[in-house]
Order: sequence, then structure tokens, then C-alpha cells
Amino acid sequence: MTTIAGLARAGGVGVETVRYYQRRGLLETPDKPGGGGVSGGIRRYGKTAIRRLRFIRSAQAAGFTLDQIAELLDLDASEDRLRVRALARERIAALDAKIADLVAARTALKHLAVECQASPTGPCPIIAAFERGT
Amino acid sequence: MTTIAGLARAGGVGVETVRYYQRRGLLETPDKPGGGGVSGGIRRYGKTAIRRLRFIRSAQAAGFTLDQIAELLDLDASEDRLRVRALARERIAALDAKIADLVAARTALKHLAVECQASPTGPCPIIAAFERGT
DNA sequence: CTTGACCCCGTACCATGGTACGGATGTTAT
DNA sequence: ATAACATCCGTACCATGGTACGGGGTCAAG
Repeated sequence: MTTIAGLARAGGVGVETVRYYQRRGLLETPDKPGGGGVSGGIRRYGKTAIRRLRFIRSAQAAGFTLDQIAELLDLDASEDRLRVRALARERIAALDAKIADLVAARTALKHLAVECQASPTGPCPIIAAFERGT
Repeated sequence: MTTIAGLARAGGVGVETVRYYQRRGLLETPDKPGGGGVSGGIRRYGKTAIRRLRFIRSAQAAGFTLDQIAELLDLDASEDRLRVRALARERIAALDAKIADLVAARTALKHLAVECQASPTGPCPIIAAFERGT
């Protein structure tokens, strides 16, 4: 049981980020303590919260948006594995597309950089390629 | 010589995007015509503008930010090829890092998806992996 | 019983790359 | 000359994922 700062530390994020996730509905905001109607002041977070925060971070690392992560968290509760797999497949396809784009860009740029170094006269091939719309 | 709509079409972007690039200083805003002080109304764009717009689009495809593209455009004028190569190398390194991240995410996710399909009992491996922080 | 550190909450702001609105003015076709 | 349409320009808004601010409350140590 820690405070919000401890939770944030456990998840490797800032306190403000935790609060942001709460606003987004990704993390729940626990009730304040004070067993008898006393409006106690400071919320406490347990292992569930930490697990959830880690979930968010690693799903994010897999490229899911916060909206998609919200859905995954719901699916965690509903155990709809088909839908989870569908989301995973979608994400894989998107990652494949993105990777292909980046590899193409990288290859082209690398080629141009080599060319530019090799031929120090005339217009810069990198700039020229961009001007041709390549 | 076309209007802003023609320029936008030539670059495959919307008119508002052209105007946005102008605001960002990436494209110049030509003087309005009207040779004798008459404040003529409609700006005209030539091949230079089209080339510049294409430049922006293709540099963007290589992952440069608009700020970096602004610098590249300046370098185009100054012919500082060393700096251009430096920017290109930076970009290549960033692309490599990004690609590695995405490939790792893709591989992990793919693995989990297969696993999830293979073992339809117990907790969903995809969800479980995220909860472990993988 | 005060000081200092931390928490709470609403609200505002940031970067990035646009997209939309709307009144005024310009241009073109009929 | 008048309707229809495009351009101009300032300004506001959008999504995404945060980050910062400021006034007030709470809590533990000294």
C-alpha cells in the first residue's frame, strides 16, 4: 500500500501521468480512507493498481493507444479472448505496415547519405532527392 | 502558375495544410499580383513552390519533423552538405532505434497471439504478459 | 504545534501536425 | 451585372499523451 508517488515510481511514470490515467479511466481512483465517514485525506494504492499501471506501460510499448488499452483492460475483466486476439492481430498488422515504411525510409536515406559523401560536388543528393519527391 | 488549390493538389495535401506550412515558414507566401500598387487579390504559385511542397512531403515521409525540414530547406540554400549529412545520419539512427522497438513489439505480440490461440484455457496469455510488464 | 513534504483537485498549458469556420473580397461564367 | 465559386485571413478547434500551476488539506517528525 503506497501513495500515488509510490505507485508512479513503481510504474516508472510521473505522478501527473498517474492522475492523467485516472482521468482517462485507465486506473481507478481508490476511495480515501477514514473508516467512519471522516473524510480522510490520502488515497492508497495496492498491488492491483501497480499491476494495472504496468499493464498500461507494456501495452503502450506494444504500440497500443490509450483508448485501445482501455478496451484491453475491459477485456481482461470480460475474458473475451477472441476480441483480444483480434486487437492483437490488428496491432501486428499496423506494426508491420509501420515497420515497412520506416525500413523503406531508412534504406533510402542511408543510400542518399552514402551518395552524398561519395560525391562532394554538385547539388547534394539528399536535398535533390527530396526535391524530386523521392 | 496555379492558385493555392492547384498547389495543394500538386502536393497531395489540403489547402489548409498549405496555409499551415506557410504559417510555419516552410512555404513562402507569394505577393499578390497587381503590378501597380493595386492590392490584387489572389496569390499565384509556380514550380518552385510545388518543388518545395514535394520536398516537405518526402522529407516528412523519411520521418523528419517540420522543424527539421525547415532546417533542411535552409541548408538547401546554404549548401552545407556536412550538416545535411549529419541530420540524415541522426535520422537514420532514430529510424533504426524505432524499427528495433517496433520489431521487438511485433515479435512479442505475435508470439503471444499464437500462444493465446493455441491454449484456449486459463488466463489469456496476451493480457497476462502485459500484467507481468512484459 | 510548527515546519516541511507530500497529496488533492481543477484547470491551464505544451508539442505535433494539422483541420474547420466564417465573413470579406476577388474572379469567372452566364 | 449578378450568381456561383474560390481565395484570403484570423482565429478556433481537433487528437494524442502528457506536464505544470496553484491553492488548500493532511501527515509525520522534531
